[in-house]
Amino acid sequence: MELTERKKKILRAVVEEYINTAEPVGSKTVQQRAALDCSPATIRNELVALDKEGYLEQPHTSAGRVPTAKGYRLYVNELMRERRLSADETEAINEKLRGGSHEKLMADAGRMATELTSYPALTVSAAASPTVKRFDLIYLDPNSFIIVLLLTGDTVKNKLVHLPFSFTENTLRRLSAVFNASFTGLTEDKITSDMINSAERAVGDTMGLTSVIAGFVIETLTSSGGAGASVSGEANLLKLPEFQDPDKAHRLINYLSDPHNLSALTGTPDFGDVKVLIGPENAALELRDSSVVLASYDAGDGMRGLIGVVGPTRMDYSAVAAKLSYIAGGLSRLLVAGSAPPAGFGKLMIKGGHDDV
Amino acid sequence: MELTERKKKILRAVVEEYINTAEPVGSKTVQQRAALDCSPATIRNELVALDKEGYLEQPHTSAGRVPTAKGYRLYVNELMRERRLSADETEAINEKLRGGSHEKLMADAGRMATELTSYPALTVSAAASPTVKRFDLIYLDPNSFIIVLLLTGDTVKNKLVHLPFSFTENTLRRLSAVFNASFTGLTEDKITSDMINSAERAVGDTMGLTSVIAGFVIETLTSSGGAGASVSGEANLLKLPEFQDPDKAHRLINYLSDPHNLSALTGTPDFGDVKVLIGPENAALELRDSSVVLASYDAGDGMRGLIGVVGPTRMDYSAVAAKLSYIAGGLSRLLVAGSAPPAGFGKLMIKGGHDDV
DNA sequence: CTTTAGCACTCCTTAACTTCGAGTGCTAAG
DNA sequence: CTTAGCACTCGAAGTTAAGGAGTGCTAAAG
Repeated sequence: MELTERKKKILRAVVEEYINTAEPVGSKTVQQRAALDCSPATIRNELVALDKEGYLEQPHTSAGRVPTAKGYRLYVNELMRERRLSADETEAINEKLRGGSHEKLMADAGRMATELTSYPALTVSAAASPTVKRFDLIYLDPNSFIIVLLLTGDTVKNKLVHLPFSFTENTLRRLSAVFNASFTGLTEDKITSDMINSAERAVGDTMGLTSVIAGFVIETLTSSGGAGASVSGEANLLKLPEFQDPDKAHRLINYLSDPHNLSALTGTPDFGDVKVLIGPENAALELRDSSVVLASYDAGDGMRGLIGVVGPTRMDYSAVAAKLSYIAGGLSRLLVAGSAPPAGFGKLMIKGGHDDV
Repeated sequence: MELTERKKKILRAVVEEYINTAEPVGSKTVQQRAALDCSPATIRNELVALDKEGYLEQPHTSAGRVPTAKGYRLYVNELMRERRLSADETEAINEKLRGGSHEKLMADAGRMATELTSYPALTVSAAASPTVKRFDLIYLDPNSFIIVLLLTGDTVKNKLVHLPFSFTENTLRRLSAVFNASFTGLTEDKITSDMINSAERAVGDTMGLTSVIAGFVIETLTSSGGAGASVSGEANLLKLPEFQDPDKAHRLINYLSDPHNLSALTGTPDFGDVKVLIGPENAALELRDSSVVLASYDAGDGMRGLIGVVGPTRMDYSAVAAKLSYIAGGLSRLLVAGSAPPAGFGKLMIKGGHDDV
């Protein structure tokens, strides 16, 4: 059943007022805020109706109204006015987001999101099963070499290997050729022991070099798969009135500090650009009385990432959504185009003294 | 002036009791705990003396005593009994700390420290101005290549570069040779524009490739220099009675979340194995009523690292010190020997299905 | 049928006051 | 120097009272 125009206005007023003050909203305040030409008594009648329909609730009899999850949901879906970013804001974002590796960009974007919303920000780089695009072994000395893997998404991974026995540069070259031939383009689950054994035979490797390298490949593919989740700005929660109880804050911060939990958020379906999960809509118990706003971005090469914030259900959804959306857009642009010349190109400067990072 | 034996016993009893309970300690409790054969009244007299000498203080008249920073200091320097780790504890640490890159080890060690002490842990990899040991360029296609730097400390850094114009594999080979010849073994501040210009001339590079590469070298050296500080387990603070005030907790967590602040701790002088900074002994205002315990480890190649925890001044210093010291020792062993065969060597296993990280 | 003024009522918040008890400092005797 | 005894202090916790914002209901007016 569709709400009347007036009820919508009232609901919007309650939500927006509550977002600002974190205090239950009374009929008189609504009247002022919504600029309706009817008396508080009339509004009270409407409030009772909204209450019955489940959009609002009272912390206790004789207190003002507070939006329920259902109320916020309606607000987000229909009532919220689109928020435009100010020039200052977009500029600040553009300023901060200037290339670098995917990891660095994610970290910068997270900090940015925290700064702009003053809520903890989380970043997750989604698990589009990566494969190795290219494979190199750099010979250092008879006992050590570096493995360099170029993955889809243009991520480069490396590892320095020391071994207790020696080998020749030539062996490495052969290994490199074999791996490039047979291990590129495969997701982790496609790599079998048979393949490794036959590679071993092909090189004539009797020392187990092949398995060391294959081990690193597998480790890298699995870890870059589910990986890349982090949070920043958790401390901001403590300033919010809803987290004055240290125990409550502790539970949430603790939950957020486990990357495993963050990755789980990737699972939630993605409708369009920005996704809003309000209170009990969250699967995780720890998030049940908080809200999560997520924006996804394209990281190129079929990879997706997520940037979002966690805050109280009382959250300025439209502002947060706008900011995250803009940041996500920026990330997509930087990562998917990718071919922007690296910073410092052509205008290299050498710093005189030593200065801070 | 040296304290009498009895006063020392009493001070120790007060400190240890306060560490356990976080409540001011009264004369009666001391009597029981220190197993002294004198009456509470006698102990009261002694407490007054210790109070006058600045080792103890009262939150208010007619409350028990609480150690001052001076009291803790004496306790740590002279009164504390050495704490041995249990077999379970050493085993847990050995279990968790098993190779990997320096970064991964640091992260593991930090998590370990948090887990064992239930205080936030911090890790700092100290800034022994790194240099490039070796230099490689991997040609991918006419517009892109990978830079691979092997730094002192056996850290490997890389970057994928896309350029808007093309170059040949041969050019890269020449560049690589020039950089290996002239940029290895130099700290960041030794690299001048002149050097870059002459390198450019030596290769006959007219496209600015040289400066792109030099830019990455400089960026890497500066960032690996001051870098590598992180915290884990901040949320644990919230469980402590001294951080029930969200504001207080917020200030500290916020302070810790800036890596810059952590790096500053490296500056403090290092006496021996473990370093204890009690309350006001800390330079930073935000740490003035907390304590920091730091253990340093040798990361090989002249690099040092720090692992530590932050907690209330009321902290079980001997247990914390023992744990950190053991972890630091483990890190040194793993990093300085370095040549342990990589995990999975010889006994490579392929996992059947897909499982979580 | 909707709107509105009036009014009794609910229930949270705050502050002031009480009680309770752990712990003290002091005194005087052992 | 030690110790028992005792009055005193002061925070913690509980109780009560006042204040006030906001409600729901009723009844009259539009």
